Amino acid sequence: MSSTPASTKATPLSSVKRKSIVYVDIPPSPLHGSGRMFPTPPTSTPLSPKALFHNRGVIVDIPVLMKKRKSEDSEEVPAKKKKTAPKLQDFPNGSFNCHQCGKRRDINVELRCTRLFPRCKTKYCYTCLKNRYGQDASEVKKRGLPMDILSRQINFLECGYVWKCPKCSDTCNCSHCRKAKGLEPTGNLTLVAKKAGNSVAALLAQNPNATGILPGKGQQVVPTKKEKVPKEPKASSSKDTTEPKVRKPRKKVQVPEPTWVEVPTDLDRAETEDRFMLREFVLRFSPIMDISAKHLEDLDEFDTMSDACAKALLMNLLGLIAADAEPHVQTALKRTIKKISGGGINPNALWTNLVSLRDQVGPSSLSFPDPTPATTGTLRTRAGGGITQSVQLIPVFIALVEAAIQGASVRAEIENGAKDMKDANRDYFAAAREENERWVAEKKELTEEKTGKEGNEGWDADGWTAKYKASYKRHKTTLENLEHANERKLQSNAPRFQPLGKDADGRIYYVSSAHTPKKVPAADDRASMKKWSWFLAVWGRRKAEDDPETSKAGSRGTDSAANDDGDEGDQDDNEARWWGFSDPMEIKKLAKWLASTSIGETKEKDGRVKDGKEGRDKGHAHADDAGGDGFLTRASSPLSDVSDSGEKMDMDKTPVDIAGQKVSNMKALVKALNEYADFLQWRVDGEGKGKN
DNA sequence: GATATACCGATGCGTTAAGG
DNA sequence: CCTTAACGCATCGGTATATC
Repeated sequence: MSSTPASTKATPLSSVKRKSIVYVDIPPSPLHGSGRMFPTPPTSTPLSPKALFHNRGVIVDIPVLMKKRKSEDSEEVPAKKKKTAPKLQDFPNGSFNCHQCGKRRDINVELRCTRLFPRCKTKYCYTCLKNRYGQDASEVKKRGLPMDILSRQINFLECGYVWKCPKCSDTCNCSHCRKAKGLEPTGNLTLVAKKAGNSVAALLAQNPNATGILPGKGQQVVPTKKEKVPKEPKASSSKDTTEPKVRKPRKKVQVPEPTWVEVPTDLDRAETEDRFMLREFVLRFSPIMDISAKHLEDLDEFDTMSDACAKALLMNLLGLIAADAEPHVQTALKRTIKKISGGGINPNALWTNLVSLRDQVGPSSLSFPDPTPATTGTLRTRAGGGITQSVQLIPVFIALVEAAIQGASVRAEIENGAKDMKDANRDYFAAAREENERWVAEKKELTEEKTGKEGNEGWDADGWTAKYKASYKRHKTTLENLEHANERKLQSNAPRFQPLGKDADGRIYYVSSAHTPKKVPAADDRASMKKWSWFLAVWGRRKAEDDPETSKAGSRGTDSAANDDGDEGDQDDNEARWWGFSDPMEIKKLAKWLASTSIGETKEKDGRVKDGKEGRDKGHAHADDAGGDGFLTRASSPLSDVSDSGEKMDMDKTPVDIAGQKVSNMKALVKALNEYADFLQWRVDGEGKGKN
């Protein structure tokens, strides 16, 4: 343990006193305790409310606690007991550590910062807020959520209030924050503040260097009466008899479940995958197609498709097929493209042209299915029948995509993409290295500036710290911009589309690659989850499937507070559907939750996990992926690979291997989710432009 | 692997109120 | 009124854990 200077120097009076103190473990009865007796709770004393936090964590409403007298102790308590910090079990409601005082407090007196960007997790206890900042935490909670926040930021719902902590406001006066700013800790300024009828923060506002009583600094308050005479230390010190300390195991943090928000869509998994595939194809091969930015953005919305977009898409797909088709097919295709180009945007007219084309070239040269039936309107769709909505043509477009990827043009573009990706990666690493070198030099310069002038008369410590922080932030922002720009480049050249992965409960995670948007959608626009490239989509049941292999993790989620929204009849309601996460912070929360519910359990269930490289991030294709078979197709859909990743393990693998692979896959998914959250945040922030 | 943060026990000194 | 007991507030330093 620490051998503080205080422990080695001559023991002062209070130390002697403390060492002779007999501590009694009092049961949590309202009639017995270690506090003092207040027959009628005095209103003048500032201590009584604070008694709520002490008495070894036992919360007592009225301090009717009997003061222990020496005579009583000598009779009742034969053994000495050291005073210890409140234990976890002393907080049945849960507990937290106050950023200001560092003490464990009951969760009921917690006020946590709700700042999102960057996410702040700092918590303060009511007492510290009152004493140090003059803030009334219960008032903050009473205020609740402003309506605009309520409607847009679902993650505030968890707290039920909005509050920016002193740390985020740069007004924190705790010892750590003061020292971080190069200032002395304030010491016990609360006493001074109370006498002045003020808060510590108010005192510091008047005098930033104001300090109170500091521990270990000797007599700091002039005694009002007579001098205290230090007594001789007693012969036996409690230190002499202390046994080797056994550190108690750290608290296991309960990871909160993210908020599951249903995506407002009627599309099933296959239909959505079609839309993902179509969008990814168009985005990937836009360099050899003629698709406007407007139409690229239209493709974000999976439930609809504008007629103009459908027309442009059809002409481009036919053009791609024509480029590598046999002469007679090519002629027919070109004629059809011309007819479509000169015609209107009516989807029924598009379909009529396609049927006519198929009749000309024959199904062996070009085949596609009939459109899907209309979801609205009364027309029953048959080949050549009525098409009321362009969205009905999606299966036709998918068939045309499959035809297009057989062509030499698309394959050449894939090869080009592979080369581009390698170049992009090389450029990225070179730029990142250059930036890191630049930062090392700048850091050195700043440090030298400090060591040269620190302690001098006119040295501005605060100014230097601010300068250092600003430089560091610039460095991090530059690196972040480089990384995300490269990520976008890699995505845009990825030869195939595949989901991020699958979790232990069978849910499949999808994200779209991103094109440069004209305008970042507003938060509520993204939260509405109509634009699929602006959120993480998850297909599956919210709760675990009945599979005993996976039910454990999911059922825990079911019991969590986050799920406690009174949705009865969940058994029937637990169908697979689309869930969406549009808030990067919620995605991070999801990743953390997945890591806690799946990885740990797999380890426990399947045995020790072997060391080894983590599974590769499936969501981010790398240069060495390029040159593969081509774009996603039904037959070669990597979805099947993902879906079966848990079950299709090699038969000759040992349970440990399988456990290792499962954990590895989960780690890869968690990593990919965190990376996507960062990337999405970067896009939302205007791709680094909005940062300082 | 380095750094930051969380957590915890030890310690100093002032305040409060019961009891002699 | 003085002494004593029991806190209350705050810092420090070490270690575990999380994050970069």
